[in-house]
Amino acid sequence: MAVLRSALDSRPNYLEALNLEQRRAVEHGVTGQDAPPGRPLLVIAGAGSGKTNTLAHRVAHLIVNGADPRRILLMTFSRRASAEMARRVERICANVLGKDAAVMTDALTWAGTFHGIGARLLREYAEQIGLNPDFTIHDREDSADLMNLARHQLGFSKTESRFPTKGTCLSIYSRAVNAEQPLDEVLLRSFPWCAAWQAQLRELFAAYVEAKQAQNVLDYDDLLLYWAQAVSDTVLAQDIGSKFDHVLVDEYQDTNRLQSSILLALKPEGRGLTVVGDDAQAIYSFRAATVRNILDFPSAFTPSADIVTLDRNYRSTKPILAAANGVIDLASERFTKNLWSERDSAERPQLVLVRDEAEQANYIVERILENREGGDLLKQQAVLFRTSSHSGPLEVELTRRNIPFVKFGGLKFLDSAHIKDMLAALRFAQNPRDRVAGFRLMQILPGVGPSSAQRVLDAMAEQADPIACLSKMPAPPRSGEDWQSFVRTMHDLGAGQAGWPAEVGLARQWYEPHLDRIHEDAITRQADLLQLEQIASGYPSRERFLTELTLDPPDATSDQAGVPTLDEDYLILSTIHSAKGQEWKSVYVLNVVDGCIPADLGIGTKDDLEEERRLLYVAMTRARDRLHLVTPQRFFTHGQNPRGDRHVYASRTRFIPAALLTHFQSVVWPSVPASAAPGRQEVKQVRVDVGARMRGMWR
DNA sequence: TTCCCTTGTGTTTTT
DNA sequence: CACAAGGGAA
Repeated sequence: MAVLRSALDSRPNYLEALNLEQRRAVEHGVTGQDAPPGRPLLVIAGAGSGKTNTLAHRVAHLIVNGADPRRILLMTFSRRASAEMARRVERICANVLGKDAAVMTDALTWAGTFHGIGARLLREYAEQIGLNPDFTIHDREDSADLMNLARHQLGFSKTESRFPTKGTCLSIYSRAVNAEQPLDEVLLRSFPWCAAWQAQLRELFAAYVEAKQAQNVLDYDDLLLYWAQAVSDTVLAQDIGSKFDHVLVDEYQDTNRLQSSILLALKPEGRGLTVVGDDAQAIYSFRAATVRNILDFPSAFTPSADIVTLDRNYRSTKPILAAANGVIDLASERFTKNLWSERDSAERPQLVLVRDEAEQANYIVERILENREGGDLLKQQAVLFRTSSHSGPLEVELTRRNIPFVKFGGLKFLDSAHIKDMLAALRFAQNPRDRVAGFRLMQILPGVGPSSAQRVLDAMAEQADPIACLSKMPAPPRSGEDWQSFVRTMHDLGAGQAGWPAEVGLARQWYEPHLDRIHEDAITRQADLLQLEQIASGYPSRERFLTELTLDPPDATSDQAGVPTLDEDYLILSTIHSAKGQEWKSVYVLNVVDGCIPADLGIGTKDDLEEERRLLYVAMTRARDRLHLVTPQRFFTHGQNPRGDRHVYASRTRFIPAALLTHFQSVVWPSVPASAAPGRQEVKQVRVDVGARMRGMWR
């Protein structure tokens, strides 16, 4: 610590750039060198109020004042956010401590998501809670598949009236777990159309839980649930809690009951506890997140936690903020104050009326190119939308015009069948009791269907050494040589002879012939497999690879093969959910119409509707300088031939009623009146476009 | 038992 | 359109 002390004397005052409130948040409870952690702190941080920066400064300030970075637990909403936080902490520390900073911040080892930290702690404490530390983790699809297996086994797929689908069953189960709510209440409040199945669902969930345990797999919810169960034991709670002097949680408005109970069990007195959030940006209640966590936080302690509010917005111009405030002002319940900004601008946000989604795409492309001419990189512009599929027509247009883009949210690299097949092979090698992996793999083989796979897996489940059992099993009829090569590959992978990451190549060699047989477009898919191999080589072991890929899947897809390299310029497309915490110079929001925002599925209850309103608020507050809300008048309906004309008319979102229109500049696009501009059909009648030919001569 | 084809239904957002 | 479930041929 001597290094630190001498550095302190000559430190640049890194706190000076902060405003008074930010500074209070940073310095709260930090009384000096090696002082004990202070009282609990709640920071209410509005959009663009420098929240990330403030939290990073707080962490840096703790470290500079002698806190041991290995004993700081920093929980963020996503891995991306935690990487960004670590980067900023390091930069601040580097200013103060010079070269030694890297050593300190590399030691910030307990930074990650609740789920990621949970997985790590559970492996460490596995023996003490009767868990096999070699567990593998199911993502949502795997969990749904396992739920489906149980659903079939119990005969619920053949009921008179239709039983809820696997996905719905999993959602119900997940909500009960995460909200810490009994099943009947969950059904009544969130899934009323499934209430009649309560008894069967209970039976199904019991079977699902047993299956997970027999197979040594955990789902996402288990990472929190087991952690919460572990710390409900006072001895374990003390043990785990005492590993950390400081616990900081970002995006606290989007945590659920289970997460808050973990937090309170770790730090019952609240010493060293800091949570940061903004109730106006709560958008994850579908995942059982509850704003009560923020509201109840202060009074969970005696004396109650201190509160600091950051309401100065540094991001957006005044007109943008005025419009966003106008939207959120209409919320039925508000706890935080409106934001204010000092960034003047004459430009109001634009509310753009276009004919349909094709025109919407044209409008956006035109504005984006115009901005780029004006010096804004594509990367400084983003297109946001409620639902991943909303960007479809735009993606087509961007591809046609050769504008590179990266899309966040929606379908993932990992969701494609061939990638899941490969991962199943690796996961089955890691954990041969994982039936979802085995079931999937075996059915890849020709001549092997559900019942053969089931029979083999049943036999394997009985044995102490499942892989040895697999080798001895008679091959299912008509599977022939393919069965032998499967068994051999699994045996070799399980024995770990090839080593990591070479064994990914081994799995690929086994899989490629099947890929060619199953998929028409095997060539493009092969490129993905190579990319997966590339990704795998970045991880130290199979276990780490599987765990981290499941908890933090690469979240972007793009029009090019693979994600563009960092120095390239590309446009950002993102769901509003995935845009959380980010900002861009120009923001375009698609489909700001009733039925999209709010989604027509999201207007069931009043609470659902309020969340949709906050969603629009989050989208609007991402913009720094320019904001465009686009409203197509009509939408072509799906499920008709490409030339079909069936469409529905949409109207402006109910979240921007007439009274708020003064905050916007209303634009009709294209701007030329219909009578003066040639319509599409008239263009066809122009025989020779002389002007275009003349221009073409000089290109 | 597997596999392919038909018919009917529901359908966001993510760790 | 994408998925679940059932029918029928190999």
